Amino acid sequence: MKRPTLAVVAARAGVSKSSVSRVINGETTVAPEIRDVVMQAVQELGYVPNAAARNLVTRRTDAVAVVVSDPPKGVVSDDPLFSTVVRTVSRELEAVGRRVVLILAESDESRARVERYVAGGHVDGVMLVALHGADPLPVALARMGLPVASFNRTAATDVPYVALDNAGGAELAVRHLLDRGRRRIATITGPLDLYESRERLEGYRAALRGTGRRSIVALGDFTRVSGAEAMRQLLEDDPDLDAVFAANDLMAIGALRALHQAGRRVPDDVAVVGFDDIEAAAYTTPALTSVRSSMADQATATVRLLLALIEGGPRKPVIMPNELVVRESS
Amino acid sequence: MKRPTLAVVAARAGVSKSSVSRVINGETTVAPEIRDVVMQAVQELGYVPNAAARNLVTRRTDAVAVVVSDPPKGVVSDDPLFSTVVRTVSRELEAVGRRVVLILAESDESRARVERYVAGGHVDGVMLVALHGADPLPVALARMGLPVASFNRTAATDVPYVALDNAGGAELAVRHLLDRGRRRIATITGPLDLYESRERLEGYRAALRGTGRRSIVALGDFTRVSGAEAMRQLLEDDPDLDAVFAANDLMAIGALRALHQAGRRVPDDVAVVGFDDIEAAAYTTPALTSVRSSMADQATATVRLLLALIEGGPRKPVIMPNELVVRESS
DNA sequence: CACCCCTCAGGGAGCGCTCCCTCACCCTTC
DNA sequence: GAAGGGTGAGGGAGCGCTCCCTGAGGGGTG
Repeated sequence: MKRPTLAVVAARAGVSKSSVSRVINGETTVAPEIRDVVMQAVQELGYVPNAAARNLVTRRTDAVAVVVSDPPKGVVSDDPLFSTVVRTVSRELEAVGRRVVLILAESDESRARVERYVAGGHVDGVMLVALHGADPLPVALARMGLPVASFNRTAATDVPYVALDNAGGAELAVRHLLDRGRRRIATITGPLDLYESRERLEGYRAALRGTGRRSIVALGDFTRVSGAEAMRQLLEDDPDLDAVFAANDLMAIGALRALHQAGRRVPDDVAVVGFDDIEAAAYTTPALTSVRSSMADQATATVRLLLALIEGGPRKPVIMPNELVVRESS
Repeated sequence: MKRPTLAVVAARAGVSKSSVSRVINGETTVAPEIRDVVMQAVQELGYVPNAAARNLVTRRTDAVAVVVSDPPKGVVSDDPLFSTVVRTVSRELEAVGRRVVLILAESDESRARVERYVAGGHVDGVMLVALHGADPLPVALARMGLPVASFNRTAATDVPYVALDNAGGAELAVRHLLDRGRRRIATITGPLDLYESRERLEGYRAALRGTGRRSIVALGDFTRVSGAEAMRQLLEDDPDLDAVFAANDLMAIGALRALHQAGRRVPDDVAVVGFDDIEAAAYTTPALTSVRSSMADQATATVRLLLALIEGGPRKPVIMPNELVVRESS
């Protein structure tokens, strides 16, 4: 049960601890015969270096904290974003030999815990997924001196981030609806304390500007339920609308359901376009047209950014491009 | 930048390192006035214990590895299961002050890395989510002597696990279809190298047994795509079928889509029942009837099991109950 | 009043590793 | 042949913490 230590391996191999350490860490200034005899001792004893002891002296952990900061029923927590981001990040870090410590910061208490944890030197860097604009965590973490990269724009302007071209993507969607000859185009926004939501709304407005069409806005909160509700509201307020741009796919899915229940045909009566192009978008009835933003690419870019920061790289934001995926709903 | 150490705090407070350590660790054998003066020094210096140093001597890490072992396009990786499990587990462990080290083991190489990692003493225990029956990881981890709990049944019979009553749930679903007067009830199975799949198929057969109805089986692999494909196959082979029990919701969603494309009305022409009751089940058109298995409860139970094992508890499997959630599709 | 016991603070070894420094040895070079 | 330089192994301090052990002091008991 008791694991062998460096000293045991050294004794077995008949060399010094230093030499074993060199071999273990792949240093090149070791004679081949020493290397071989050490390797064999390592094999025979099933030696695995003790992580804590190594961390203690090197001050590095090869671990990265991925902090998902969001209330329990918040935006990030929703399936597609969460699992795509977490999975991609995990894969990407695994590839460079780093571990992922996943932390859900869903309350002020757990946010405080995160700060203490990070201060405790458990990790070499932090990747932050905090969609809520007013989240205090980015600012707090930025102050700690540890490398921090954010999956999206935050209120902490000194935290390097990766962001989508949200306005551009929304414009793409609305222009597409205009091209299809739609005349009364509404939008369902996300919560307006999020940059994403504001920028997507801005893009919607920009596309409509100069076309003589007025904007019709309903507020959602990025959940399916809110999408359905906003859609019902819109139909009530403006029964003649013939297109909707939802600021994310989940709300678009909710909207599709509300339209179905209201007896409107999609896309014949009302065209629907979403944003994010989550996997489920291809499986709605009818299949959903959406702005493809590739969260996976965004997540990958964030990991790269963080790794670069850990290596002492520059603190430059990254903006990701979008494209429109046209399916049956428009 | 340099963080203060125990010794610095002790010097500041004018007491010994031992006393500071006792205060930090909440031992009760400390005089109140010493406690206060230490607390104040801790506050003033912003002291946070060094994790590596503590781990080194205590041999505990307060961290748990959550290993998701599955090929990249495998079962577990799909959104609902992955995010529900990971999120629930993370919350549950957070609540008891333990950290989650998330590891995706998607290849043999990364599985080997997991073993080395666990051997390195980074974690106090391992929670395993490995749906593939032939996965070698459970066996390997079980050998290491560290507490291991599995989210589901595995080939390693000595690994304590939490499992659903799969057969019972499937029976529930099929009996419900029989009650609705359906006569030709097909099933779409999951991959048959999974216990889940085999047990659900067994339940389907058990429910049909003695009713004079024959079983109609198509193979799927728990993905949406496979569900759609299997459904098309079934319609071709047996155009008169009037009900389908899909072994999970994702395949049920795929089946709904295939039925829609084939011009069959649900539930009028064909009733559909899924398994798992994922969130998306309520948002299909028509909304999906499903066996509610509560992955969240299952995940929670697994965490509890693991924590109990770490405390030296007994290695007893846990079986979770199911219920049927009837919606529009049946 | 002497003795013992109990409580609680301090001293210091030691966890397993890395990395700096020293030193032995060999090859050049004049 | 002696001096200088370079290569690579070994010795050992020290990372920051916990925890065992010692011993001081106070209170209780016969």
